[in-house]
Amino acid sequence: MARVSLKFLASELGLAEGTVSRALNDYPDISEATRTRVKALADQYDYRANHSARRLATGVAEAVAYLMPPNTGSISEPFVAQLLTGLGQSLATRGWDLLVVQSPSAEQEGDAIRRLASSGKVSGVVLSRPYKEDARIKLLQEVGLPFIVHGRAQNYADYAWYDVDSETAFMDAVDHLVMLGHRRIGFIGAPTYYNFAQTRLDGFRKGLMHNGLPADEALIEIGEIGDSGGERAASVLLSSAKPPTAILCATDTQAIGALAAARARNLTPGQDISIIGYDGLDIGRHTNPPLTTMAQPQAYSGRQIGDMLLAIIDGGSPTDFQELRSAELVRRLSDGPLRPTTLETNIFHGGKK
Amino acid sequence: MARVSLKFLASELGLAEGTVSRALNDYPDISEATRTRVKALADQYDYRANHSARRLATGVAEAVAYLMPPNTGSISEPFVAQLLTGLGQSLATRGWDLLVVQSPSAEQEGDAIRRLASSGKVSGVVLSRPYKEDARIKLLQEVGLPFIVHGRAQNYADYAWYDVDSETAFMDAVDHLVMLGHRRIGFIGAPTYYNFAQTRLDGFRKGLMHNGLPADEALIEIGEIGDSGGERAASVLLSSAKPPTAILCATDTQAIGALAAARARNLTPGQDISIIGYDGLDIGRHTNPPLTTMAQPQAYSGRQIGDMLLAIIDGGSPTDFQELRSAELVRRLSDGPLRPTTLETNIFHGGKK
DNA sequence: CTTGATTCCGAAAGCGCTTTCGGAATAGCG
DNA sequence: CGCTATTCCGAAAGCGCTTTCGGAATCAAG
Repeated sequence: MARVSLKFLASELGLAEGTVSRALNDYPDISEATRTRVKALADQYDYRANHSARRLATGVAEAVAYLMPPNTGSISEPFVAQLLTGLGQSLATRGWDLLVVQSPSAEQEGDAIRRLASSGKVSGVVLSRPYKEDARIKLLQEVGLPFIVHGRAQNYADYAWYDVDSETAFMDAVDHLVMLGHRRIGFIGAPTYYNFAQTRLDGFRKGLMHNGLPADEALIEIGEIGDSGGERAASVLLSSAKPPTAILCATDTQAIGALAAARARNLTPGQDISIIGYDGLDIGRHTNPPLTTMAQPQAYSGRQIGDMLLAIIDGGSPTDFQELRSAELVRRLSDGPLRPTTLETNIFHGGKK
Repeated sequence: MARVSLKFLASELGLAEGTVSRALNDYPDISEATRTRVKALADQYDYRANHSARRLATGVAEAVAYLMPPNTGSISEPFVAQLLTGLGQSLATRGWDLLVVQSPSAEQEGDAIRRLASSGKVSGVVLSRPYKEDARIKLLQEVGLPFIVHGRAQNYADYAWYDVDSETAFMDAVDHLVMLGHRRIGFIGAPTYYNFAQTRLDGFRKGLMHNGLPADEALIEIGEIGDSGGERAASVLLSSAKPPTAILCATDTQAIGALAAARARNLTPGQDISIIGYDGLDIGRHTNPPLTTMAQPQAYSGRQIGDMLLAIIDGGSPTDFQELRSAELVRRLSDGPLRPTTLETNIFHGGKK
């Protein structure tokens, strides 16, 4: 179990260290015979090159960092484990390492990135959930560290990203709701410094416009990510003078909170009010009622993101790696046709067609 | 932004590399004057020692690995992100790195560990959710890599661990249910090669015994971790000739599935049947009905585990770091007093007191 | 002023690996 | 059989840092 060194193997084989190294790394100037001889012995001793030495000599880190979104923990980050799993699988194909780095606060993320860059610990970075204007992206570009963004910032022309087209998803969701007869559609959003929040809000607005519906700002409520944020926002919306008959939520966790807020008002989601989330969280199958949601295809996203990053590190042009997937509405039980029971709906009903 | 080296700093300062290094590392044989001079310049250039070189020279990895449980992903691993966050915070106090490693399959975890050990990439490891007989623990001990287990294996005398006393929690839960009048209490467990699954089952049995209740094996159903496993197991239990009036589940996710199974049979959890989970997942607040659960104090567990591991790496004796926390029953709405409505319950009612 | 103890720094030897370079041995060719 | 290509390997120079060792300079003490 003791760590075996190249030197040991070399002396054991009666070869020079350099020769052993080249044999192990499949250099063409090593005869097939000695190559197999070397590899056999290496296997036997379960030899594993000391990573630090190797990195030092080659200058390539053979590792990639995942920047953990700040304020992680709690219900709001179910995707992290999945993403890491996928990333790890991708990196494993080369034997690379996956580092998880976080900074104590959002303000210090720049320092964390700078440190990563100047220490040479990693050859690439993946960044999740970018802000609208994301200084981290600029910084990453400045320091020249290859990276890929999981999501997009407002400006997404000149770097690599993997994202889901939530704008279209929200437009479609509005269509869906309109088709069900809804006219007063509310929106629970996340803080719009997150670009995804802005995107979804934009999609919502476009959907309204597309259906010839007025953009009523009173129907838009921004809350924190997470269930309590959604719950609070829904409470505001539902207790307004003209409450919406349907609500689109920027995240599933907010939608779950909204469900609770509706039930607390004796409204049965899916009947008295429609509530739709976004993310496609599994847990939505077990909420009360099961949550209709726009599901993003996240099963292999980690894997995919990892592969893309690797390709960039290999010298690929970042702009060649921009992938937009689309979300899909999975209907469960939290949405339904408008019921012409309330005053407002009747008014709007009357106005229709 | 270019990476600055020791050599550069040295030449800039007119000092030897070694001197600069010692100044940076607070060696006592460097005068205060040059020390501050050196540090000032280092700051100015945002100097960061090349990690690989440093590791190579010192022989200490300054990094720790988290062994991702196999088959991660999906709803069943909400704790991973939280744990990683805590671990990261702990390691950050020293500037150490956190590696996430996984193996393609459970069988290959041994290889992964061996690789970790022989490559010298990390100075310690944290292992989650051990099996009853866990070869990984033995291996870790053999290769002499410091480690801490998040959970315990059957034998837990000679290594460090951090665990929650789920056995007692389940005993208490049985007491609780008995106090509510239940006599036919079912148990949905996880595969008992996981030690936590065995522990919880043991707790359940002891609780039964403690209350003078018979141990009816027909009331015990083992299913996969996760909601669908719980759903299936609950279906079996509920469709038996003498279904239980209350069910304890080994995990919250299973309990959530059980809730669904009950509702599918038109049973209202909390009224017609009591269902209690274990973990204290936030999401339980939003299930239908909100899930009563035994909550483990996981807020700072990652932090704590990290600190313990660090202490062991520093030379502490692993057996000095064994910490057992206790879980707490948080009542929501999925449990309730026995309702004497069904035949079975009446029988048992009659038999009581 | 000499001597021994301190203080402070330079020099140099690695850590374990990769990679370039050159040369010995072998092969190919006329 | 002599000469130029090839094939294959040894030697050595780093990669960027740490750490030991010794020595010059400074200090206190006699």
